[in-house]
Amino acid sequence: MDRVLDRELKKGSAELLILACLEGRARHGYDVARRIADESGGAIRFNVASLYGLLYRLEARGWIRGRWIEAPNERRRRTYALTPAGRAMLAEQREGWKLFAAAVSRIAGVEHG
Amino acid sequence: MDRVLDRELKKGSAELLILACLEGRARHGYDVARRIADESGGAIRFNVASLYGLLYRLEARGWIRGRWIEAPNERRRRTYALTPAGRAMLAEQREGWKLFAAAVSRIAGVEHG
DNA sequence: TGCCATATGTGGCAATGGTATATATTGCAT
DNA sequence: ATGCAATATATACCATTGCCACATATGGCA
Repeated sequence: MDRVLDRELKKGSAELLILACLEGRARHGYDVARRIADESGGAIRFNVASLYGLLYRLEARGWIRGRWIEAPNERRRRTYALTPAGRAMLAEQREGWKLFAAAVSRIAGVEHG
Repeated sequence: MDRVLDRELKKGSAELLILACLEGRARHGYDVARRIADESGGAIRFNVASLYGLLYRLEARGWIRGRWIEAPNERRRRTYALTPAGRAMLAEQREGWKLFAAAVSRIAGVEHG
């Protein structure tokens, strides 16, 4: 998953992955990056720098909302939570992904996928 | 499948779709575009102009080879066939797609996918 | 003390597929 | 016959995407 081509596969699915990551509860950027890498077994790994850019984009679109968490003796963090619009978008993107993945798998002749 | 976001999903999978389309036999650009749209039930649709660009790219990389077909009383066409390198790349991209699709579906919480 | 993982941020970049536009031919309907 | 849609290829420019290099700062551990 580290070839040039695979990099392109990520385009468009990054938002879905992040939104899905935030579905359960709010998380900060670094955590999202780590979770995506972990949950995918290392198959999908975003550059942290890319991650922040993505988060800003999602926030600008009103799908997530950031909040600074500053506790004493703790590193400052900005956690992001899904907004209602973000939840709707997540559902929409899930549906889109399902259709898309099924179509690609079918044409590519990949079983189940 | 006509939202802005879905457009981005296509990036990276276009090559796999085209290579898979040419696996059975050589086809010309317009035909490839039509087949992808048809086989996906209209879910995935490439702009013909994009398709030609993609074909040139694949040819430049040595994965497909174009050949002008000029028969009397027929429109001139350029058909593309997989090269051995293209066949190898198709196999590689299939594998990459399988891993990627499984990972995304898992994180996104989409069943089977 | 030094180093690494954590945590966020910015600026510039390469690659992708889209869009607009152009040209030409075939076939079909009016 | 005429006009229009579908077929078929081609090119130039464009918006968007995630990557990369780099910068800053803190917490934990040896």
